[in-house]
Amino acid sequence: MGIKQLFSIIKDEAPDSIKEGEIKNQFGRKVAIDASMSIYSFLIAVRSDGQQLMNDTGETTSHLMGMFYRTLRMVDNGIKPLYVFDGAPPKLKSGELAKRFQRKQEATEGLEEAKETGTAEDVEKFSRRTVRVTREHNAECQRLLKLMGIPYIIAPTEAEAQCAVLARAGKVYAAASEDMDTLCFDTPILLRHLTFSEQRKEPIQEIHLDKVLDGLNMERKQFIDLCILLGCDYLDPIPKVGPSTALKLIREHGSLEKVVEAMENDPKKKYTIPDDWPFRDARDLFLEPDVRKADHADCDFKWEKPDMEGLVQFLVTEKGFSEDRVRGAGARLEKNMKSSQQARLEGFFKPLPKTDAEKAAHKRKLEAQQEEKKKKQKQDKKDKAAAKSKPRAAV
DNA sequence: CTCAGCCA
DNA sequence: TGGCTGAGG
Repeated sequence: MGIKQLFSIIKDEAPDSIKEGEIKNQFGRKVAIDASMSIYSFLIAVRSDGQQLMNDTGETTSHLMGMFYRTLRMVDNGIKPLYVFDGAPPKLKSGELAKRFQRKQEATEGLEEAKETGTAEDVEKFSRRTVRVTREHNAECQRLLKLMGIPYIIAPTEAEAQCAVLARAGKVYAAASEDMDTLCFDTPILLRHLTFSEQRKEPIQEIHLDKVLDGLNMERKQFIDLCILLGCDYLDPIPKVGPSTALKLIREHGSLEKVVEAMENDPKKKYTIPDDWPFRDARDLFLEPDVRKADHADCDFKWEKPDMEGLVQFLVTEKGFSEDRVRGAGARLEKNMKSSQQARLEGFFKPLPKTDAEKAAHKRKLEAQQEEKKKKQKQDKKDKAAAKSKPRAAV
């Protein structure tokens, strides 16, 4: 899902916008996470012999397993996660949802057939395709987070849009998502691979939107138009338009209105725009999504001590988890809670200069950093100009 | 997906 | 230590 090929475009056109690092660099930071998307991936990935994990009454526990341990691991690394749940889908998305629904039905039929005739792998493949996040999955994860002392919010519509608003307002450092769509919602920073970096040997990517726009030489609106042209969740893609064509078209014409006009007036009819292609609506969803404002009372987030007995009751008594593991995890959670509070009290994150001499030294350091930055920018510009003179996006 | 335990 | 494998529910 998400916007195909956007990452490779950004990598080519705005390499400075991507910083790679380890999870340690994120210590002390708050990050917003799309909860429903996480739950979906847990339901798919947390399995044993191709089946979701279940307690002895047959209730699925994959989502709780995934969320419990992943959250714990982030907290272990000094990260303060904030989960954002999807609300109602926006209207326009209903088309996309209907299509998914249809695929799901087809997959269900395929599953029945596979059970009759196919191999075990076929059955497994089909059962993964039918995965859906239910109201119950969401409710159970919310209950879990409450017991863990981790804050969450239910977005009016799309979680990604809400994550972006919170990041933009400084309530969190960044939105953490694998989905590049989040940039369209105006998050200043997007963190990718936040969790699977430690286990696999992949770095965390920090993508800075301002530098993305600089590198592409585009306004935010043009960037959104580019993303829509690349194929977002809301609209069908235009056949034969891939990343390089999309980029070329937006640079040449400057807006989707002009791109569409040019396509329609093209005597050779090289591109066929789908019949129902409300790109203005899609753009509006990115520009003005239905979100809770960051100064709303719902956005007053607190990271609190876990409720150990509550966790044992829920995960052990009701869901059949191992008591040793749950208590061990709960203890880690509690310990990290304390140490991060301690670090805050000691000014660990923001050591402010106190004496005049320190202030002066601090100022010099900042100036030196600025100077360094300017130099680097100059050099980068030179490099780019030398590499190729790119056509500028029309305004 | 993440953990725990094992082994080089 | 760190990479690998099986279990977790």
